[in-house]
Amino acid sequence: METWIAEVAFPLPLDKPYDYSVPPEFRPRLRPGMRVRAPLGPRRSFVGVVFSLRLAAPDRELKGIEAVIDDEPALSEEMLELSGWLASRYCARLGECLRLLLPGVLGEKGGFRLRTESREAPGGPPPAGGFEMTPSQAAAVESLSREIRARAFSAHLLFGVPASGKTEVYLRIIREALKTGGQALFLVPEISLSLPFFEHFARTAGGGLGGRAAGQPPPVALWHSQLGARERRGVWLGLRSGAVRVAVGPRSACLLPFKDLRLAVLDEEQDESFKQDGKAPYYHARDVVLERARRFGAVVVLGSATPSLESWERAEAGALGLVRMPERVWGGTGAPAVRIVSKPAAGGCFGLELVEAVRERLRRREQSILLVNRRGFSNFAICRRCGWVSRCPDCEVAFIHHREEGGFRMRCHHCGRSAGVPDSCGKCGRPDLNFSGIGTQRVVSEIRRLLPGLRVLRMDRDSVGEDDAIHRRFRDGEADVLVGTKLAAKGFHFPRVTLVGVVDADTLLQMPDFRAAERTVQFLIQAAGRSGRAEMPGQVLLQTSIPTHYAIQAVARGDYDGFCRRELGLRKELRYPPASALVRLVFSGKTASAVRGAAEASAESLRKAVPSSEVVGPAPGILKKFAGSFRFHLLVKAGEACLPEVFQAVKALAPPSSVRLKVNVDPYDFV
DNA sequence: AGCACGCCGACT
DNA sequence: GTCGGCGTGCTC
Repeated sequence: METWIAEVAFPLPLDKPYDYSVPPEFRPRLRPGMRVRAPLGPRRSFVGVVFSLRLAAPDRELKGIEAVIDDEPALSEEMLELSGWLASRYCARLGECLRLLLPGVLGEKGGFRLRTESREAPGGPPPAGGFEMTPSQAAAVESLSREIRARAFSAHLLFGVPASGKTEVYLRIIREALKTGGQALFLVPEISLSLPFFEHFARTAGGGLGGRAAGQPPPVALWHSQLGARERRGVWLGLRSGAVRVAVGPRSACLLPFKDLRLAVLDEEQDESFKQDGKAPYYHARDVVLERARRFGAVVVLGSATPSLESWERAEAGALGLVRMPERVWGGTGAPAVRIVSKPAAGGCFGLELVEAVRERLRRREQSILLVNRRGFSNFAICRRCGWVSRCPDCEVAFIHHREEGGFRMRCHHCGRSAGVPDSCGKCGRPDLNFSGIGTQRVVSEIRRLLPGLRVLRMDRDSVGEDDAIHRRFRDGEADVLVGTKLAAKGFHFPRVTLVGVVDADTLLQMPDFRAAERTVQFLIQAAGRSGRAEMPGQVLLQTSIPTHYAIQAVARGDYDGFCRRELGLRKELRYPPASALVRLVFSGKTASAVRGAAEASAESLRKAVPSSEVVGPAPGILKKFAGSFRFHLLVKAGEACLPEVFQAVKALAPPSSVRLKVNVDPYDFV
């Protein structure tokens, strides 16, 4: 007996949709993309989304749909396909991917109607206009606009040196995309940059557009984690209906329900916050945007002064269009001079040249930024005799030495746990502990000692909440020196800064991560970009003990392309991305032996199932223990073309149920 | 995700 | 002897 059957997926960690019978009274109005309420398990029911409808004879008794919630599909066909694509691209469960696309705030009461009134975001005055662009800006706008007008998928790397004026290019091409009548997406890194950008856009993006009442800019919506439920709903529905024309936001904004996307821009495309590594699905906004643009026939622009090696390689290979902007907009001062200087022989943070450079800025009433890669005072406590290191008992990672209100403490940078400072070795008992190594707190205390009267501010993760205030005070000249971690190097514009000193360029470089060199070069070039942005020439000093390292040399020469060529060669040799795809499997559980056993067995079956891949491990993670669980991980290196095989093999793994398995495709996080 | 069913410690 | 801990399995 044939009946109508609906495939319904739930926003739960389930890997496929389930079949339900459709009661005849629902059949006429029910369509894919609509939300329904359906029974699941013995005594519960959930809201799910209809993926398909078919007329067939069920091979068993099916439960029936209880209620239809929407009058119009809440998710477009594109969004339904996107959830399936996410699941297969990231080896994730369909339900988890669906949950990503369905904001909880959509609510169940009203149901979704296409005609829903959406509150439009406030517009602003039209742009100042008449802006003189550099020749390369003009050329970039011209060629990208041509692509946008072609109304077909294409993707481009906008490779512009720091201060080459990428923002102006973004604004103009977004305006171009809006002229075609469609929507635009502007993705920004997570760190506090989105608000000023949003204000800028609201003010300028709307000018000179047809199709709306004169002088009325198109709604530009900010998508933000701190948005209230009401605003979220408004933005979501507004994009779905087409009333909202531009969405600005961090990573998760790439999952918004566009009706007619014409342009997606990723600013600072190498920024790692575009990869979700915290919880499944572990998606990358860059991949998602490229995939969606392909379906919409939209244009993707990846902007950066220091592109990810992934994008650099694709541009090199012709898979991404390449648009270069080699000159600074403010001309005059040119790129800052980068000099490599040596670290002090023993102990201290400052070599002679760096101290003198800071003193010189103080004399000239200019400002300096000093960058350090570690917060806290000094490194971990290590025994000079036997090498014992004081570790967090929960995470088994080294404690970091901090100065706090009541004196010195040891702190775990993973879980925040603190402990007293040991006065002797925990293994051999000798009172011969070494606290060398450099943290932001120590740099502050040392520069104050070296240059009495110097006004110093510090910005790192221990100063969260005060970031804006610190930023404002430094800009207003309340301090001569800003000491900070890379948080302090992020995209800010301080006109009076003419010196950026990197106190220890080596620490990032020596991280046990295949991206360490790439990150270091990106960070140093970013940092250099902070110096001399206005009319005063800037200088960058890098303190290092390995001045001949290719990454340091590339920064000194300002040769990012040279660095990428060399780095890509190394990645090919070692089969790391982008030369190979990487899949990380993390096994965790309460019994160390069971976890290790599962990881070992899995490694073996993966090696057998996909012989062309390379399986590294099992190895204990950097966090051997976390929240009471033991952890082991495996890395699978495989050709991009072999990923389906790898995923199939991964899904066939059957670790004991006491062992949990997480699968992260293209991971950035190896903790 | 949640909820039911399953086997081991401290209670009337 | 049982009440209940949460580890494990299942949801069309």
